[in-house]
Amino acid sequence: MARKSASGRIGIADVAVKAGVSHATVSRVMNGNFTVDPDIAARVRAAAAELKYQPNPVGRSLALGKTDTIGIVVPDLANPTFQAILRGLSRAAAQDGYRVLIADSFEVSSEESILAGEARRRCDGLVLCAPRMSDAELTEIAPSLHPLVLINRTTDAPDVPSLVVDYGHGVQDIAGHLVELGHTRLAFLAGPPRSASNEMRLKGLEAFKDAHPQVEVTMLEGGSDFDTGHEAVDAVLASGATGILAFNDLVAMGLMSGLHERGLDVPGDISVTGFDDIPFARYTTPALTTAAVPITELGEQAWHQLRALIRKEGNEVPGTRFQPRLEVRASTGPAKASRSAVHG
Amino acid sequence: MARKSASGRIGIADVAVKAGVSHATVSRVMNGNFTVDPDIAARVRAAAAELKYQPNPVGRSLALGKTDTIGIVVPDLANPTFQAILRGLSRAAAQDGYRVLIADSFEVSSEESILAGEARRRCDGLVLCAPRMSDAELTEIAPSLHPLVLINRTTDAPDVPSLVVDYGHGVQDIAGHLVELGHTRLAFLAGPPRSASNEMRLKGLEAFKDAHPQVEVTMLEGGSDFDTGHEAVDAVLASGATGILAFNDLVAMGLMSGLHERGLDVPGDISVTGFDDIPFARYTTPALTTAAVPITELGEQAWHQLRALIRKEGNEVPGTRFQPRLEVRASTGPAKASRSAVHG
DNA sequence: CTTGCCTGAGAAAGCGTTTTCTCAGTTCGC
DNA sequence: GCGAACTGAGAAAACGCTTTCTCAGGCAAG
Repeated sequence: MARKSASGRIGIADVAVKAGVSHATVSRVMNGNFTVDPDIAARVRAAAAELKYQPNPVGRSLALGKTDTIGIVVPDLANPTFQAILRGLSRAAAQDGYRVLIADSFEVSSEESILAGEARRRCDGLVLCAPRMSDAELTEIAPSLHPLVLINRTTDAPDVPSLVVDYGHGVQDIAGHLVELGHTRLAFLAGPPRSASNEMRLKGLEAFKDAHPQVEVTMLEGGSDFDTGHEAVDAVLASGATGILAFNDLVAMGLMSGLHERGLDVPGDISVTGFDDIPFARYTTPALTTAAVPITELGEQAWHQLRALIRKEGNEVPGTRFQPRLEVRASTGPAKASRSAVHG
Repeated sequence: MARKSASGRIGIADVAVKAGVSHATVSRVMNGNFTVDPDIAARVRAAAAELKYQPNPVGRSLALGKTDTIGIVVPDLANPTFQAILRGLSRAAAQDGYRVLIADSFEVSSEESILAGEARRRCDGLVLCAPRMSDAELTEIAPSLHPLVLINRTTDAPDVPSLVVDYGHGVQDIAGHLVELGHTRLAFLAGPPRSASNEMRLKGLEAFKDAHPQVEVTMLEGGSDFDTGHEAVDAVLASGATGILAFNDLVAMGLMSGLHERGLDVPGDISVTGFDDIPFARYTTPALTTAAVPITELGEQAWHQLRALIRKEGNEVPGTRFQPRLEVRASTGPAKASRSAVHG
């Protein structure tokens, strides 16, 4: 008959009276505390089952000081990269009985730190993806966010593990691949100017240029989505480059689409590369050569690092660096006589 | 100097002593209750600011009986459709100060109802995407999940709005489009057998067959992802159909990729259609003809319905039906002399 | 048979808020 | 000038749970 206390839902008190014991005993039984008489325990369990009693997590959280929930702040849920991180994180956390609360900042980085704070207070820990937040701001708020794990950027604040993809290395692998195919004029279709991962790519390219002085590398302004790539067609053609490194797969796909509309052949006329190896990359036409980032695994690792922090395992987890793996597909091919050569 | 109470974080008590008032007064000030003297209010606010006090949401939730959080249960976070729903939901909810907790059931439908219950207890309401759950189970758990909004399926349980995409109508639009192009032999690459949205498509196709007796429609087994489409190439070719309706865009992309590998031309040899119009659909080669589902808007609507329920607005919201819009692109074209005709 | 230890369960004190209840101090009306 | 209505803030209860504290009763040892 599920009598209900003052509030709507049935609580521990209802089970207690039904079983003829105190709240405390019910709690003990529900939590597997074995200092309770087996007969009484059975009675309590029966009562709980009959009333379909389920402990109220909010009350539990308050008493226990933990929510069994972690938060993740992402700048854009529409971005496949963050979707994949979320997926990996959620899956790994679920395995340990944790749920994930999402906070999408919709690219307005001014809100990010408030959002992060709010999310953190409701959770036991936080994963922060905030590529555009300034270092100063990050350092400032990091302590109040602990336990905190950073994605794709680092900080001086102590006890904040970082999981970063080695974009610099990846971009060099790609450039190297293009050069091996005979390309001598490359162009980099850059990402958002203040993005941390864009910085890393630029550094990698600098290193590459130093090592390959004979290769010309043009820098082009860009962004991080389809449209960016699509709109960049003119700039790309104007550069005279035959090997294009797009900021990521999305940009590369947009670019290929634009080149296709112009009647140009990829990779016959121009080779195009992406970055990330999102699930769709292998299904483009031609299939996209890219640097595969184990991004779901990164989400999973984020949970492991966070878990260590939550459990206060003093493992001094220093964070992890992920190496992209060059994934050669059909969008890159031998350079034909470079257009400038034809032209000259 | 942020003195801290017993626990680590600073709480309302710290602010109270610093401002020389009671907890109650601090609470009143923080919640904008104007029955407090302006001078005292200012003093409290100053103290709060200096201590960087932020109310503990868990305590608040317990006292208020609400969490300002909603949950969403999805069968697979890797599926672009659910990603888009999540995005729309999260964005709309955020606008009203609500966060979203995600629960991924990873396609194990046996866990779905437990997962839903757990999520619901931590939240003020729930959005449920459970295409494979049996009607019986759904009806059984629905009352305990209220406020509840259903995606792409309905239930007899009262006060449960449903947002459903009219897949039946959409599939008929697509089939009609193919017939207009001269195709007389179609094939439907079905989705997961027990999926509710697959059922709707099948019903739509039945209606279509009744209306177009001269058109032959072959049913093929399938699934819901890339690989399904890719593996279906043989079956598709064996069917002799020239117009293929894939379960969704993912399957269509897999199929196109497979056809391409076989050296077949789309749409020259075979026309292929998808469903959903995921963001990538326009960037395939050829761009995919599909039925566009306003899926992000659906997520947004889900919030509006849920909000009405949470606020107990007796609007008797009956749910909403979304009409897909035929999006003709380059993957469909005129039927060439049907292969059976050539053959005969 | 008494003392002391141990087991097990109830009473009560938190956890951090909000909100009702209560009451001291004012102000107003007559 | 005195009682009533009102204002504003503190005390305390409530939210639903966990956990410490306390204590009654059972048992073994002396």
